Amino acid sequence: MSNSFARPATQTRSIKTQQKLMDALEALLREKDFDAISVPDLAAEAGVAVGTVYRRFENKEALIPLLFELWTTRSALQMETAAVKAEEVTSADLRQLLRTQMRAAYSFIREQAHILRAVHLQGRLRPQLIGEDWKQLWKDALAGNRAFLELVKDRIGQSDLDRAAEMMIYIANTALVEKALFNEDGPGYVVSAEGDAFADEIADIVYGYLSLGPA
Amino acid sequence: MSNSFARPATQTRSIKTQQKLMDALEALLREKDFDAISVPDLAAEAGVAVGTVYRRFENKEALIPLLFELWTTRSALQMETAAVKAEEVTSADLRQLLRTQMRAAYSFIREQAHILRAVHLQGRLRPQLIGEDWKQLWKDALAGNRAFLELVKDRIGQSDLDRAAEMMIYIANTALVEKALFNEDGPGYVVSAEGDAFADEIADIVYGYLSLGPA
Amino acid sequence: MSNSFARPATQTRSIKTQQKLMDALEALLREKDFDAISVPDLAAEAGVAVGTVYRRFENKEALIPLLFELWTTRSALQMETAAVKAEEVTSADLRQLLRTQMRAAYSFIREQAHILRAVHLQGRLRPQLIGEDWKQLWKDALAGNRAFLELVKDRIGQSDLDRAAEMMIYIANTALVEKALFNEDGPGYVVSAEGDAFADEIADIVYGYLSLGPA
Amino acid sequence: MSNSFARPATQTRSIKTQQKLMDALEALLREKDFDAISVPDLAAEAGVAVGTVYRRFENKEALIPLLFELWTTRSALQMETAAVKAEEVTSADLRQLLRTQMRAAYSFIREQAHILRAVHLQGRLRPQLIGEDWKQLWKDALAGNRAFLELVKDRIGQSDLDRAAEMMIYIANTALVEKALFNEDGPGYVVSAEGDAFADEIADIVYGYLSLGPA
DNA sequence: TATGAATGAGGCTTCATTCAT
DNA sequence: AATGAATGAAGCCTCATTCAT
Repeated sequence: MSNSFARPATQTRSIKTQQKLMDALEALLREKDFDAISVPDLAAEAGVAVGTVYRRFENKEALIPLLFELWTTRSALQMETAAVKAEEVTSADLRQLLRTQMRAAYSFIREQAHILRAVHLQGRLRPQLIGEDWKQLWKDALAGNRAFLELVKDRIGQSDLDRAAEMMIYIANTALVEKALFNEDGPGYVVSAEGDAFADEIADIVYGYLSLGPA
Repeated sequence: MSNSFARPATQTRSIKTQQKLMDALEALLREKDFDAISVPDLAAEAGVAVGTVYRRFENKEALIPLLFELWTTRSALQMETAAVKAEEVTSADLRQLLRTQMRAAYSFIREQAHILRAVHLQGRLRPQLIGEDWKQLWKDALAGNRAFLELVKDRIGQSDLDRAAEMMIYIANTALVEKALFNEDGPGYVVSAEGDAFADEIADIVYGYLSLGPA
Repeated sequence: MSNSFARPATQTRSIKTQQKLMDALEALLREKDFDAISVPDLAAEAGVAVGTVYRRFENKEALIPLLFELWTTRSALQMETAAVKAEEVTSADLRQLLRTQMRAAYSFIREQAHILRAVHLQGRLRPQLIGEDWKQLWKDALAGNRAFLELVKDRIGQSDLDRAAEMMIYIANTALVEKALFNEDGPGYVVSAEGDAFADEIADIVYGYLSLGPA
Repeated sequence: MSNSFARPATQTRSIKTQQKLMDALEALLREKDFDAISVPDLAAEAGVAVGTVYRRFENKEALIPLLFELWTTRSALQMETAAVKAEEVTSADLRQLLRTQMRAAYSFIREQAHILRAVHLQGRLRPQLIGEDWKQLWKDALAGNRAFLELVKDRIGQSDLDRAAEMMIYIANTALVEKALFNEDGPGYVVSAEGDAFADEIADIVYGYLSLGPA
């Protein structure tokens, strides 16, 4: 379990309190950065006392693994929901299929941006806190993608499907996340396309990559 | 000028002090996050008193624009150095050319990772502090890339060169930066390729994208 | 309420702490100026931690309205205590009555000099902090004095009783306060009379003023 | 000499610098409190370097005796200017004469309020710094007033002229100064009369006091 | 002599965490 | 178990004063 710093919540009341705290945290993350949220802030938002937070969590950092868990759970659900069935893959146009997938992924990421932003930043700032759950998530994503590539291998140029699966998730994720999280006004890599058009561009990039033959 | 919060340093001694402080900051950024560096930390590393920091900089935040400037300057220099001459473009193999470029870019980013990490994080956390210099950097990069595409337009599938130039910088940057800054142990999008091999993969992705014809 | 900057103290313990802090402040004000009292000073005197001060008071300035309140409360109590009954006024010698009153007032002011000194100085230095309570105090004092003049109007020369009431409080207060607060060693308007003799002099001045006919 | 902390300024240039600093101080005192004026502030206003201030004055406190001196000098000049000649006293109406005097005094105090405010506050806060010059000023004032009373002794009720002289200066000064320095918006003893009308009221009070016979 | 950069003690304040109620 | 008052280390910053140039 990644939430090794959360105290066991056995009683019904404890579980409710823990839920209230996570809900409060999520609400506050829509407004400000994790580090800018103080424990009193959190307690107030959740409607409990400061001491109660420490009865549930060893310290403030212990919330981070739970955020990761939240993200992991929602991602897994999303992956499941968005998975295409084998028969659809066979019949569909590959480029179009990728676009549909990418739109869904982008939409999901934008909805969960507040969580992902925290996970992103804190994952970088406090790598020791994040547990290993995300590795499983990554493996699942990779496996799903690998299976997908298997279904379309005759229609693509890449021959090393493992490497291609890895690369295409990497490229799509970094591109989508950057845009969804930060590309509104901050500095960085400006791109004019927005929304579905942006997702389509990324899909095309993946499509171009898959189409590529050996060097 | 982006360093509007730095106090003017006219005397030789001031300039030396300011340099000592920036050097100290850069050294500390190799170890820890900007927010984890206290003003006493910085003063100690630079070998000056706390008050001296405040004689040079209005407050701690005033260092951030200078970090941006540092990054901007170094980037501009790198772009100039790495620019390919027109005659080389004409004669070279496009895919190979992209690989060479991407390797240079990746190498540069890895060397400057400590600065870029701070610029990245603080740019997101305090967008109001970063000035507009990066926009010029972006425009220059875009213009250079656009000129490059013009030279090779007969060899690629994309017809909207403006959009393609924008997209290829975006994708290459997000991919390279993510790997260079965070992909060592943190969570995220693992990719097995390392070093030049990784840069080559990204170059291929760009190549694939450029090769692509209309949907 | 003027203590709008004091945090609400609901629990018994909070109230005790707040009382300890106010007592400590009052004790320290007997030794030094408000601005010379640091928050650590105050905390040490009260026997609490620095952070505790900030749990009770928004910041150091928030103590000033409470000082005003203290002064206001004590003044009101004193005014009530010292008020002369109508029948006493009628029968008494006016000049003697004024002396008795002035002695009581001077004695009170000397006892509360440490508070009044802070209120005086800070009221000048930070007028925005003092609330409006003192206006009520002033109105009450004026009304009481006006009523007193009404009772003795046949025995005095002044005909505009409103103006006379205002003026006599003003003159008595500035004179008594100056002497009580500062006239021990500082520069200023030396006066040889001390204690009751001084109060009697001021009473005589008021008496002389009241006796005066039109110019 | 009261300015025992000021370094001797023998050279012409030094004297000019000292004058520039005093002028700058006076200018700044029109805007803010002495304690709110920093040495860099002062140096900037005077157009000299910080170090130069310390070449002229041992420390910041050393300015205070000079402020006293300024006040003393100007007061003495004012007293001289405003002194009434013996023949005028004899012929004039006493009440009217007092009014004229009080108007002049009040007007002077209001013009010099910025200096007097500093002298007042700092005299209270740092009594050890103020030297003894003011005592001479006081003696002169007292002597002048005593001489005046001598001239009108047949027209007043008071028999102890020494005491009366002392008291009338005290009462007039505290009343006028309080109004001139602080009575605009701060807390305190509100009085509706303004300007000359206020000065006249104070003159009347003094007149009433002088008219008074023994208790 | 003048300059202004450098110093560092000390002030105010925050907030993660502890603990008495 | 819940509460919220109390704690105190640690951060940011100011400014009177010193001292190298």
